[in-house]
Amino acid sequence: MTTKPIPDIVVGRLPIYLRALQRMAQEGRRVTSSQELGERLGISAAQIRKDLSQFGEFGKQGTGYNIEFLAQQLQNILNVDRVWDVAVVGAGDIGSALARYQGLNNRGFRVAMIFDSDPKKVGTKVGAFVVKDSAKLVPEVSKAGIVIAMLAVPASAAQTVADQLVEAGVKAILNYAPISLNVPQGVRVQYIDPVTHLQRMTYYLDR
Amino acid sequence: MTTKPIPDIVVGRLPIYLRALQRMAQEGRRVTSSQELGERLGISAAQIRKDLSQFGEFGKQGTGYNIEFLAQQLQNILNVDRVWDVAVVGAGDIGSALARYQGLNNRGFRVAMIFDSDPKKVGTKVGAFVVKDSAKLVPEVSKAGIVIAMLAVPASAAQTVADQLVEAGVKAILNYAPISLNVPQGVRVQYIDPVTHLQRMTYYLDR
DNA sequence: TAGATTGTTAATCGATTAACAATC
DNA sequence: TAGATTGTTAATCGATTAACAATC
Repeated sequence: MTTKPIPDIVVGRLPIYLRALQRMAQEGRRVTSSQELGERLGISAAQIRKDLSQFGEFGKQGTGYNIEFLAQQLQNILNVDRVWDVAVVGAGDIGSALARYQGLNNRGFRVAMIFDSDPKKVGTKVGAFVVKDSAKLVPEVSKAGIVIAMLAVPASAAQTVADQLVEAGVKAILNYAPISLNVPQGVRVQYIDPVTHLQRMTYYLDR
Repeated sequence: MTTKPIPDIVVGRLPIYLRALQRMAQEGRRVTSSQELGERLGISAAQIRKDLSQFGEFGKQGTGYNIEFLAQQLQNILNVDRVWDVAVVGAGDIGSALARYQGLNNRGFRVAMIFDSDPKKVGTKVGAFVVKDSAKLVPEVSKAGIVIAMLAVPASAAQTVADQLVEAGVKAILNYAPISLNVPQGVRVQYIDPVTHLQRMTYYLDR
């Protein structure tokens, strides 16, 4: 018997739902509805119900969803009911900001180490971390059993570093370098390039 | 007569094509094909041709696409054949990294000013900029005619600042705060939240 | 010319929405 | 109970892919 896989586009919306739910919980709210959630997020109520129904039945007719319960369920589904260690590669402005970023807290992630190849940076402190030498990346990351990395090196170095991360056993890369990476099957990459986002908006701007 | 609008999902791929073309140009390449481009990007050749054909005929049968020409055309389409001034709001780690980020250069954008509400930060330097007081955001941004902003303030302040940006005439917001924003019709928002990207990947990770 | 690759059409595939019975 | 809202099905809508004539 084959279970049909969940569409990745659905998976991609779950973190958005979770984020909104956690915010609502913080606001002291106890229940919500697909309609209210949809209005906050600009997503149709039907879509939210459909998405959630892929994973189970989390609501009550007439009442809606218990916020804390649904958030808990989403954390389970997304495997963030634990804390993942993350390696940051590149200790420039972006890498340093990531190493200090408090926004990872309570959301399933923690920076565990940061690397740079520049001898002037190796050994210096960035936030709570001492910058390690990129030359040691493969052994250090494998030894720590780290499977998630944030890549914040120049585009020219990104593919080489990505190859090393893969060699070290990393399965998920969040890439801040403005370049598409080639990785083997089984390794996931997500891209963050502010410029592509900006250009997507300037298309609609006049002048 | 009504021309049917280009799907936003197509618009969203154009910056990726442009980025790859500019990289190829930098590598000294002169022509490419939908197939080669697709292999680099993990997108089907048919899709690339279909996307481009929405805007015109840019290739030659048997030969492919002239890289420099196609890049130029995409810059025109995306309105980045000019330089847009961008306002950064928030001078914490992320805002500071953005203000110093060199990756905007030659891609259609330039940071023009940075704001923060913390009196300890106002007046200090971040990269080439003196941090301005957020209290002056609306008049300063309107006066400068700035229509694009990058938002890097805490989630708790993000909606208020977004409202001010809208009031100041901003039409495109790149939001780094982990919260969904409500903005009026005609204003675009793009989101960058590393955690949502990471969670989208941990769904597929075991353990 | 022969080979390659575009631009486009039609077919397929997948995602979203509308609607409503079930039920809290 | 009456009202509200879920979970789900079927219908619609939109996006992707396959295929190929046109042509460089």
